[in-house]
Amino acid sequence: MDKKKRGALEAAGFRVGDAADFLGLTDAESQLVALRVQLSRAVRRLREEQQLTQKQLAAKLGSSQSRVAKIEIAAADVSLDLLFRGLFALGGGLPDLNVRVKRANI
Amino acid sequence: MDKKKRGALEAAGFRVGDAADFLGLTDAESQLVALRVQLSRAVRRLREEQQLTQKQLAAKLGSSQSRVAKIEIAAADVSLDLLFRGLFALGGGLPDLNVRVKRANI
DNA sequence: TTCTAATATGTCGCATCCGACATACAGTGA
DNA sequence: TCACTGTATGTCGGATGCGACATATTAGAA
Repeated sequence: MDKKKRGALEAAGFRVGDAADFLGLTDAESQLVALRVQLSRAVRRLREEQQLTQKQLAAKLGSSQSRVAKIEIAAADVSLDLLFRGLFALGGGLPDLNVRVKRANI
Repeated sequence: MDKKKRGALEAAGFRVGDAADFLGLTDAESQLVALRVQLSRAVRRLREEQQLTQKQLAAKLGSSQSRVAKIEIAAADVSLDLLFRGLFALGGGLPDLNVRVKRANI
């Protein structure tokens, strides 16, 4: 959202923010959520690049297809531990995260 | 360990490796351990830079002093989730990891 | 030394996360 | 249409991680 549009909305009485704002997350909480999402995307991207099915990745991980599906949507019952295990199992690392940089403006 | 020393040991019948090798960790498992250690060091470093006690950091985290102590030694019963929460609570991020680069030679 | 603050270690009961499994859904080719 | 492959969703019992608390150890100041 650019400044102009935001300004227009606020002039019309709307309060404008992002999802974290809406949910009342602290900065630290937002960072944690962002990290989870980055991880889930990296896993999906790397898996698809390597032409693996979720089932095949599950085998590498010693887990099940359904867990991999949950990893890739960053489901609530998937921990950072499991997300990172997925990343590393695909040969990924920290450089595979943070592909998309947060924009300066809303 | 330089190549010369390693060569001498191997010539004498020793097998030479690192801790991960000794423990029989896969690459992915080693990466996970390395990440945990990097996180624990980053938390301690940032906390000390900010002149906070473990108790004070615990308050920020909504946790207890003993948990913070365990974070900082990457104790086995501390998850990546808690390690990252510690990092983020101190205003840290991914750039605060990986300060020390893995050496090319053993 | 004694007192005190900071950190470390151990344990508890409860909550969350795990793999496993069943099953539903989506896409594709016969 | 049916059959098949890949992905998504929901649930289970057992394992692991959590905050809390007690207590030990360390370090420094009086």
